[in-house]
Amino acid sequence: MINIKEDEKLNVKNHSCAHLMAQAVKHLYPQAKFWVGPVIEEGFYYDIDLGDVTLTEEDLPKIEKEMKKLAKDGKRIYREEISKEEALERFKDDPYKVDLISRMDENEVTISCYTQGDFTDLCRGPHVESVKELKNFKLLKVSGAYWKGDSKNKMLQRIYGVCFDTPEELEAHLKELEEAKERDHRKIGKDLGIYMMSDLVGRGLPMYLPNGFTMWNLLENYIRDKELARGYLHVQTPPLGNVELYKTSGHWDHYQESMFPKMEVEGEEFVLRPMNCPHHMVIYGNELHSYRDLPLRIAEIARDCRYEASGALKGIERVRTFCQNDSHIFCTLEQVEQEFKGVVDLILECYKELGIENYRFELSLRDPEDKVKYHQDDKMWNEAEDMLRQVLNDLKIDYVEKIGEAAFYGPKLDVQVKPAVGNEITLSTCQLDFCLPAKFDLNYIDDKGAKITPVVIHRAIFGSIDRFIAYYLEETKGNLPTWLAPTQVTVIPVNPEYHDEYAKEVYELLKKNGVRVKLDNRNEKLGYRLRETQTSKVPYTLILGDNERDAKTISYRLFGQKDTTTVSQEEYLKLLLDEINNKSLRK
RNA sequence: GCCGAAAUAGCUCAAUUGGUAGAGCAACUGACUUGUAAUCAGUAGGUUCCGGGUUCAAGUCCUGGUUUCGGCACCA
Repeated sequence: MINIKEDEKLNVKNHSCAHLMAQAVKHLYPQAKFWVGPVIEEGFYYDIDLGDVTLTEEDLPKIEKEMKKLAKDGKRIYREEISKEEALERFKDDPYKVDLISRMDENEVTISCYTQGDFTDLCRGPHVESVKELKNFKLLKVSGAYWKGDSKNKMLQRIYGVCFDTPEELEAHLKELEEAKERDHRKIGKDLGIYMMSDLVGRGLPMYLPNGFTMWNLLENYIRDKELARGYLHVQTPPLGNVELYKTSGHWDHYQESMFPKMEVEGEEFVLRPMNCPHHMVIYGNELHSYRDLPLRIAEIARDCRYEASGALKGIERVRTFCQNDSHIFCTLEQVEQEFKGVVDLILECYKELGIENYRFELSLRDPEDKVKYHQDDKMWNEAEDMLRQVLNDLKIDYVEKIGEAAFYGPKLDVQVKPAVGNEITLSTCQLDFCLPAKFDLNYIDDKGAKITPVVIHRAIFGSIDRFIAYYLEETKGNLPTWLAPTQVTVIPVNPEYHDEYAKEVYELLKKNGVRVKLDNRNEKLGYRLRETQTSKVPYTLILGDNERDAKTISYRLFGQKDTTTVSQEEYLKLLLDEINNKSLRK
């Protein structure tokens, strides 16, 4: 999908379109006050205060109609540069614009405004020359949005839209949006029987069905084997813990709001585990460690519970119970760089093997101004952040820096991906921690006999298995690689009456070789059974009739292809097992 | 949590200004005996999300709640 913000020409056009929309809104709702209307990746929006009026999507065509009328009228767009004083005077009726202007420094920015017909808006520009250039637009959705993005502030109304050069491009874009809905994991998850939700069980609490749990186990085994190969040690810890555990770690102070409320039993207070770090800290502290033990990589695939805000829940991407592919690496300060590199390397290895290509790295740093969240000393932060930059540069990895996004205990590297619909999500993460081990009084004995506090790296390759499944379903459009497909092969005898025996022979052969195979010998027409195996996206369909039975061969058809290939049983088995081993994505 | 919208058979969706809740697919039964994406016929399937109200009459209107969807905020 095209990134409108990064396309210079479309950027200007969309921003101009936001002004056109504002003008139309002002005509229809004279009481409207305007905040800002920036261009985003998917188009533009404008945040508006309409007083008592609340817009719904049914109002959008009305606004579009007014926009079309204004565009047809074809007013030129004029730029004016004005003083701060004059700006304040001109926009004195709009408190939001006054707020913007009063925070501008005249010596640093040129204050400008743009006028088209009867409408003037404060703006740095640039804009198209005339509103008549704005023809191929569509208003897409309306929603609430907090003023200045702060939930303590008033909620304004945000209208989203998009604008293109030609009707064809607009049409193509709208079609893409429709298609994105088709590969939403919530739809595919339902169609393929991956998971279900139930109001009776509770919102945000997914239950994995046989097909989904097949995938789940394979992914879990996959990542566990990768970890074992790199010297991780797996543990298992309980799904809840004493509140003291989280007070010790500091999580109680920082994240209490998104933890399920504590429960009291016999005078003790417990909380459902929102993360595994504190348990792993305690495991490390179970025995005395020598510097020779380090790095110590403790890993666990563990289900955690967080009280996510109801509005944040989304399929199995954002849930209230999720299974982290978690690990904590305890190491010396000198080993941090190497270990961090190792984690990034593991991420890249898995992504390459699983065919994941559309991702980007984000380096989350502290906001030095925020002394509440980041209270450790400056030196620690600066060194840690510089080290991470250094590693990323060494590995020649492109990344963007995010100020103020770091966890309270240290900077982190996240891998961001774009789901079919909605905002970017974090798939993998690697976080430095110079804080937690000291809180648990952890240490190791160095080569001179001194007690030293180790450094911890928190990391998750699959983030959560839940979220990974969501993402992978969308990436593959449910057309899973053979190694992950819940059913890998469907065997169809052309006529069950005559070919059932041979079909069973082939079925047993595959079964014996560990293939997840189904036999469809129902009394239905071949076309009917073929359609069903195709719509359920089974990678291989074997069609066995007179020819195959007599020659002891197999005719197979790959998902999504029309042609059939006939080979011997041995050849097919080899081909299939090779593909399963390779984990390759089917194209 | 906040702003808005939606909820009808297992699934996808109909139902005029308030006036007898329907269709396709799936399921079940039977017939058909099948060569590359839907064979035919029949049967069954509903507290129209839950509660309260208006009305002679509510899937439809009002009201409280639940869940889902689109955003915002949040995301260790």
